[in-house]
Amino acid sequence: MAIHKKEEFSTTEQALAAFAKAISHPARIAILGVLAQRNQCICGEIVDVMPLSQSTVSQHLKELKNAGLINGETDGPRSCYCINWEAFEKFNVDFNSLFQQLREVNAKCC
Amino acid sequence: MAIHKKEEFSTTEQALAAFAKAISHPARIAILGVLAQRNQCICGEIVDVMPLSQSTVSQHLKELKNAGLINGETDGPRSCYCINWEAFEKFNVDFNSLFQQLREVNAKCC
DNA sequence: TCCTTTCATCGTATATTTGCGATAAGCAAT
DNA sequence: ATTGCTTATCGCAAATATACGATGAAAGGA
Repeated sequence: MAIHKKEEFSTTEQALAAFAKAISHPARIAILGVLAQRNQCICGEIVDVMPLSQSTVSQHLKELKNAGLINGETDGPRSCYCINWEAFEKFNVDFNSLFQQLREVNAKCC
Repeated sequence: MAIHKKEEFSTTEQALAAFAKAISHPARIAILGVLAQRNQCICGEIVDVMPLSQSTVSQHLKELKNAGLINGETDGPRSCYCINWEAFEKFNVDFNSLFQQLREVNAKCC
């Protein structure tokens, strides 16, 4: 394809898409579920409950952190992660402002 | 990587991830925005307001349809598409059941 | 000092996504 | 029948994503 055209869309569209991409893999959904249940936890606990290798889990954590969905700080030899709830709130607001306003107005059309 | 491990996660996690993947591209967010504004419209109208070729738009529409986010029926030489609001409602429910329950319980941790 | 534990990163292999031009398929009107 | 319009699909090229083993890095304890 040579050239990606993502930058030709609005910043809101790009931000929504970036958030969605961050949660577009079951492993990352599962990681977020674990973090939501325990409020926070270290990397090793996540690896234990996941059918993936340590390096793969670490990569998924990195992507979630890059997307701003989780916070993390390395604490000696351990790394502690937790969910960034503000980011989820922002996603909900943007998502709803795009779609929810029209939700009951529209009947099925085709 | 050789083997994908998506099937090792729960069906809810897979469904959420599949929905997120469908909206993980700005072009598809933009297409959904156009459909939400006009309630329904034909493929050509979408191509007109999009910085992408007809074949690329058609491919994005196909992915949205495969994911169940839009309905479409070909109507003579035209194709009419509209948003499947039930799918969005289901996504909202699943998404909130995963995360919203804990939203105000948790303070920032790290 | 050396070992152990914990986690991140590098390198690599494979799969999937993205994008477009070209072509086909379907229908309406001439 | 032929032409024109609209949309889907095919085939290709390039970029990204997914996954893992191996290797580093950082800190604590023997």
